[in-house]
Parts: sequence; C-alpha cells; structure tokens
Amino acid sequence: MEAAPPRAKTARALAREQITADILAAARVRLAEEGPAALSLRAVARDVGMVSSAVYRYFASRDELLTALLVLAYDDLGAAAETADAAVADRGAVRERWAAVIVAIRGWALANPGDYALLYGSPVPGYAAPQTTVEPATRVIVAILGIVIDAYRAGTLVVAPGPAAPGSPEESAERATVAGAIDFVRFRGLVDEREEVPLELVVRTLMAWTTVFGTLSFELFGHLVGSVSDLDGYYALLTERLASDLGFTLP
Amino acid sequence: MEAAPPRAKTARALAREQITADILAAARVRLAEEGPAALSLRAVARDVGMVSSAVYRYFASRDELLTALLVLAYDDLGAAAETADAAVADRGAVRERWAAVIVAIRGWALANPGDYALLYGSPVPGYAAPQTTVEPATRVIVAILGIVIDAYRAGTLVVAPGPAAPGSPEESAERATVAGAIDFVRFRGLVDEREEVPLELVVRTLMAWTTVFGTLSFELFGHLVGSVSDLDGYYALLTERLASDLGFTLP
DNA sequence: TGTACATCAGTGAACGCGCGTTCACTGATGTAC
DNA sequence: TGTACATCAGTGAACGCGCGTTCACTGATGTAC
Repeated sequence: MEAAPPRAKTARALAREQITADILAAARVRLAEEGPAALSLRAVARDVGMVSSAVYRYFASRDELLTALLVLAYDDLGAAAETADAAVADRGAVRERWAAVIVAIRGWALANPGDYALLYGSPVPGYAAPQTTVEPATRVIVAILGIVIDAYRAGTLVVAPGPAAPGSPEESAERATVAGAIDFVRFRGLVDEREEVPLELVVRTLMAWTTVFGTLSFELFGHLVGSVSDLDGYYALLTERLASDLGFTLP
Repeated sequence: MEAAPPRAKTARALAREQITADILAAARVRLAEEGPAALSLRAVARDVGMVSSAVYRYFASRDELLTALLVLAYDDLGAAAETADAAVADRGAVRERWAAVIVAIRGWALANPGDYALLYGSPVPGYAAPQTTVEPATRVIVAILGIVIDAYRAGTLVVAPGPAAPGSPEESAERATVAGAIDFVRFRGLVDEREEVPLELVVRTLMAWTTVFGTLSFELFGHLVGSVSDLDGYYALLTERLASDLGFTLP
C-alpha cells in the first residue's frame, strides 16, 4: 500500500493543532501553581475558555494529558541543552560546552519550575509514565555524554585513576556495577560496539549529571535557603569542580 | 512563679500521646501510597478507626498534620544518620563514618519512600513549612559537616587546591559565594568564630551532600532505570569517589 | 471518700466545594458523488 | 459546482465521589472542695 499524498491541511486540522497547543500551554501554567498531583482538567478547560467535557476531544483522560505534558517538557528541556551545546562554535572547547549546557539546564528549570517539578519531583501518585516518555527523558544525559565522549576521543580529557588498583577484585566489581550504564551509552549509539569506554569516565559522568539535578532540586525545592546565599556564584564553582572531576583538562 | 511539680500523667494524657502517634503513623503509611499533595485527613481518620472530625482534637488542620509529619520525618532521618555515625567506634576513621552515614541515609529513604518524597520531592502546593521544621531539616547536613570538620582538624583530610590561583580575583568571588554556607557552619556552632574554614572544604561538602540526595531522588523517582543496573554497587563507588573529592586521605 | 462541676474525646450530620467522566444534543466543517 | 451525508468540536446537564471543616451533642475522665 502506498502512502497517501500529502494533502493540504484542513481548517479543522489546523484548529485542532492550535487548540491542543493552547490546552497544553494552559496546563503548564497551572502546573507551576498547583503542582502535578493537583493538576485539574476542569481548571485547564476554564483557563482555555471551554467547557470541561470539550477537553476530551483532545485528550482521552487526565493521564493522557499528563503524558503529553511530560513529553513536551522533556523535549523542551532537552532542546534547550542541545541548543546551548551546539551554540559553542569551537567543538573542541569541552569546558565551555559543559558550562553552557549547565547554564541552559538551570535557566530552563528556573523559567519552568512547574515543569521541572513534574519531571524531577516526586512522581504523581497513581500515574505510571508510559514508554513514550522514555526517549525524550534521556536527551539531557545524552547531550552530556556527547560532550564527555568528544573530549575523551580528542584527548582533552584525562581519565582519573579510580581508587582501586588495576586488576584487583574491586575492579571487576566496578565493571559489573556500571555495566548498565555502559549498555545505555552503547544503546544510544554514542560509542561504537567495539570502542573502549573507561569505567571511571562513565561513573564520573553519572555523578556529574546527578549532582547538577540534585543541586537544582535543592534550589527549587528550598533546601539551600540559609546555606547558600549567592546561587549564581555557587553554580559557577560547581560547574568548575565538576568539569575537573570529569577530567576535562584546563584550556 | 515556680514550675509545677511533675505530676503523674493522667490516663487521658497517656491516651492522647498514643493516639497522636497512631494518627501520625497512619498518615505516614498513606504518604507512601498517595504522595503528600493527596494526603487526606479523612482517609487517615478512617485508617485509625475514628470519624474524620475527631482528628481535629489532635491537629487543628491538615496543614498542621503535614507540619508534624515533616518534623517527625526529618528527625527520624536525622537520628538515623547520627546513630550510624556514632556507631563507628573509631572517631578518627572518617571514611568509615562517611560510608556509614550514606548507607544509613539511603536505608532510611528506601524504607520510607513516602517520607522521603515529602521531605525532598516537590513541595506541597499551597503549603508553606513553618519555622519549626528548619532545625530538624538540618540534622543530616550537620552530621556530614561534623565528619568533615573532625577530619580537617585531625589532619586526615587534605584540602584540594581550588581551580583558582590563590590571591586571584576569582578567589574573592568564591569567598563571597560560600559566605552563606560558612555563616551556616558557624551558626550551627560547628566551628569557632575565629577558626579558619577553607572555602574549598565547604564547597566540596555542599557538593557531596547534594550529590547524595540527588542520587537518592533519581533512584526513588525512577530516573536511573535503564542507566544503572546494580544500584548497591553504584552507591559503593559513589561513596568512594565522594570521600576522595572531599579530601579524606586513604586509611 | 464523696459530690458537683469543668474539661475533654469522639460522634454523626451537615455545609459547600471541585473533581473526572459520560451522554445526548446542536451546529459547523469536510467529503463523495 | 451543488447536494446529501458523515464526521467532528463544543455545549450543558448530570452521575457519583471524596474532600476539609464546623457544630451541637453525649458520655467519659479529671479536679476542687
């Protein structure tokens, strides 16, 4: 069977796209005010100027709306990180790429606290994210891994020796431990099947990723109040330290 | 006016304590199932076998119940960390103390996922935690700082040189940045007013603290599925790396 | 030790509210001939 | 190009539900004399 020729979009189809986007936009605003668990389909309908039952023409249920929001937010954040990375002209300047990505992630989170809480806060009770959300969710870590692997290949990264002596029993334990992470790296096509990926590099990348989001969650959820006064400055220090821990050589 | 002599507790007072504890225990169970935002006073009342209005004899409102839960959970977690630290007989074995505290924190979080989400997940919309919760909330970071400062004083910790050259303009920026953190350290009486606290040490402690909770949030909220297969092993590696980053010398 | 009164815990009904979802409907848009 | 029918978006009423909180009440416990 042949694919249908691309037909001109009807007015109805155009309206549908527009209104779907309006509903999602209204839901994102709500999200920032009430949190994901309390997100109400009726409230969104009111904001968008329609009767609550009309939303069901666009989303079959509240859960489906949540899923769409999740995908939208993950993609938005992922795009922000990728764009910031791509904007650094010198692809070899890995420290700058790293810094740009962190600034972009934090900027996005501060600009979209509701979405951030949806993605990285406590899961919505009674809602299980479907498979569709998995790929968009990985865009940030994939962007980070891209920088690290570029640096590794270019030799602008020195892999720190792990605390364990080579060949020790501890090393094989480490190998088992990060196997899942390395599978992930390969699965995403970031490195070739045969290419060697040092364990320490993967561990350090996971740690840096976790630290960035841990810090963001602490900032946005109020755990740094009273401990860190100059947040911008702290992030600058953090970015530097993490770059060093990843093994990026100084420029 | 003299303090009243300690009277024998009446049956009523005893029952009150017991039932207050029962309500809190039932609420904690609910928390794990539905999340903090959806915590329902009526559901808790049902679980504890009383009519919903009776709960108002013990807590003036849902918010007051949430506050009590917050304090209880923070204290429970704080006590777990402190106990684990205190159980390491050799006070100089800072790496072991560090490892013991991490294991305790993770153990508590896995055993009490509902409480963990209440404390470290997205804040409950429309609820502002009162001042009462601040002190219990700091017990974990205070315990961690205790270990770091003990190590620093004992000389079993080597403060890493920060990326900035000493005396550079960057250094004064760093000083401003961590001022809040150092205020915190002094305020909690961990170091004397005159005692020198290296900036780098404070930054690294904040980073380690953030990384631990960032990893826990990722684990509990499902962000490590597909990336890390052997979680116990990963935490072991993480603990080691963080100890090194903090500057703890090897035993 | 006994009595009279005050305090308190728990009941059950009621309030007003907003929620997700269903359904029969009207009127506009799109499609086939 | 015009007509007849099918599809779709949005309406408004209704469903059953659980929520937080208030209130007048009953009966048990505690206290003062």
